[in-house]
Amino acid sequence: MLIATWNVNSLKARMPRVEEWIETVQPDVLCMQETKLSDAQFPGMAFAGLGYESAHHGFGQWNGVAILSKVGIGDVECGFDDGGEPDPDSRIIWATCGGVRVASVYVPNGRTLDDDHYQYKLAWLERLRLHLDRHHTPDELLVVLGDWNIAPADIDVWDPRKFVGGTHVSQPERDALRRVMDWGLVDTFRQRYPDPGLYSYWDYRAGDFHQKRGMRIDYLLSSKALAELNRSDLVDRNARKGTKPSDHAPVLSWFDVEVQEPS
DNA sequence: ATGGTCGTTCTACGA
Repeated sequence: MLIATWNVNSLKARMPRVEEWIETVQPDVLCMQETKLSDAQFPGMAFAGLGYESAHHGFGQWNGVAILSKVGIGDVECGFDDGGEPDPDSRIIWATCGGVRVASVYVPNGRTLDDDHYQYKLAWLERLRLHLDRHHTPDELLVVLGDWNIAPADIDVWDPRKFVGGTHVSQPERDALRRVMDWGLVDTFRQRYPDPGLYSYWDYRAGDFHQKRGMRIDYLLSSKALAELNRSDLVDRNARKGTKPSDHAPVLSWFDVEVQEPS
C-alpha cells in the first residue's frame, strides 16, 4: 500500500498539479493539507473521476485537510475526541483506508515564540496525544501524516543558525512532538535515511528550492505495527518543480499491507 | 546587495 502526504497550499490553485500527480503516481491513499476550501467547495467529484473516494474537513480560506483513497474510506472523524472543546480550525481528519487508520494533520504554524498561536500549537499537539491515548494502541495499523510544522532535529533544516529563536525548531515544540511520538509512532523516513539535506518544504522566496534551502516538516509517523511493514520512503522533489508548484513536496511511504478491499 | 513569493482576499496578512 502506497500512502502519501502533500501540503498543497490551496487545492483551488493546485488542482492541475494534484490531478496530474495522482494520475502518474497512483497512491492508494493521499492526505492533503491546506486545501483552503470549505467542504462545499471541495472537488470530490473530480477525485471520484480518478478512482478515489474522499473525505474533507474545511471551513474555507485557511487550513483544510483531506484524505483520498482508492482502497475504501470509512469511520471518518474530524478534529479531536479528547474531552475538550472543538478545535476552531480544520486541521485534522481521520479515516480508515484499506484496514489502516489514517490521520491527515496540519499542525499550527506557531508564527513566533511569543505569539498566542505558538501556545495553541503546543496545546494542539497535546490534544493529538490525548486523542491517541483515548482511541488507539500502537499495535494497530495507524499512520498520522501531514505538515507537522516542526523540524524534529537540526539536520531537518538547511541552516540551524538561521532558525535560532524561531518556530519549527524550538525545544518546547520538539518536546511536544516527542510526546506524540512517544505514544508509539515511528518516523520511518528518518530511520531509513539518517542523512542531512533531505527536505519536504522550501520557501517560494529567494530561490530557496534551487539553493537547497529547505526544511523537513512533512512526514508520516507510523504506529510500531505499521512501521514493521514499511518497505520504502520518498520525497517527490520533482513535484516542487515546474509551473505553479506548492511550496511543499509530496512525501510517500510504501507498506506491505494486504489491502482489505471495502465491502 | 543579506532581498527575492505566493496564497487568501481587496489591503494586509498568513506561511
